[in-house]
Amino acid sequence: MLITRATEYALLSLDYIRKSEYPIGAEQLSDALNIPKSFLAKILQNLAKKEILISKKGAKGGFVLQKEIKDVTLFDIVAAVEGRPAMVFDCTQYTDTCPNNGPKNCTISPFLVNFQKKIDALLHSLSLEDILSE
Amino acid sequence: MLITRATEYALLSLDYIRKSEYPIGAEQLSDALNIPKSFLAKILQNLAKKEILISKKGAKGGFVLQKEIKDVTLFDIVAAVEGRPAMVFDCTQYTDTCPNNGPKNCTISPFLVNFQKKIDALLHSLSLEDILSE
DNA sequence: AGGTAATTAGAGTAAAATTGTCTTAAATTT
DNA sequence: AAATTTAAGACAATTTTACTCTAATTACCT
Ligand code: SF4
Ligand code: SF4
Repeated sequence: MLITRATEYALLSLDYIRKSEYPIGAEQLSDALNIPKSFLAKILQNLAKKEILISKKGAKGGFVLQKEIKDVTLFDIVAAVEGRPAMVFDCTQYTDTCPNNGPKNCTISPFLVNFQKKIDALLHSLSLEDILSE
Repeated sequence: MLITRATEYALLSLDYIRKSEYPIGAEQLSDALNIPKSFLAKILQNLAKKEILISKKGAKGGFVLQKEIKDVTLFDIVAAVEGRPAMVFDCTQYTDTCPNNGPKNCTISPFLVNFQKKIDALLHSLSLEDILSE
């Protein structure tokens, strides 16, 4: 699963937010889209930290898009929400159980690198504009 | 993570198997590649069920490639090993918690379908030959 | 035919990631 | 100051991944 529930919620939220002139609060979004409030709040926080959303605290606060939708890519959204870029396969987390003791003499490692590049390119090529107008 | 540990083990095994004239047993593979034996056995079983490997029981048995490496795609391997095709995001398993009560009036569903098609095309375009010669 | 080497099948366990909750603090508006 | 709303972090539940074990079956080989 390249896209998780968190990313799904992020995309649905971003679509809702972009249609509003005013900031949208986490609770309002949660009600409108039927997404668990606390979970959604975390997701929105992450989007704000990565400069995709602007967050405004206090009464009448909420979230607003920080960039134009053509300038936000799926790559950025997934990276923000998931806390790390979307990975095809992460060798680095298997250093202690790697059958080949590192990618140096691994027969499939070159492929994995290449494949990752293709996925990255695909994710970079898809802007929020593309996503929400399909 | 589009590729799991099971698929990694499958690819490493397929590379090992294709280099041998004789059938390779699960235990031999497990020793050679340092992969947990029982786990690997399951993976090989799945590859055999999906007609990627031929399995030969009894003494001097083991696994042999069933097709030429150019005729096995990454799509098939992942589907065989994982038990289902690689999915970008599976709406169908969220029927009871879908914020939009089904893809009919979902703003991102069209994109998801489109994105899935691109991933499928990519997975279909990569043969074992491509993978192991990179 | 009998013994052994291997796969097959399926239940079951352990570890890790995802998904979701709660509570408290901080900031902003009115 | 009071009300509203985000921020942060610890925590719990659920699901998926990773892996194990045992028993059964099949085929080779002498
Ligand atoms: S074996 Fe190859 S793919 Fe698997 S972890 Fe080691 S390097 Fe990465
Ligand atoms: S909301 Fe859209 S994407 Fe999320 S589950 Fe329902 S249909 Fe699929």
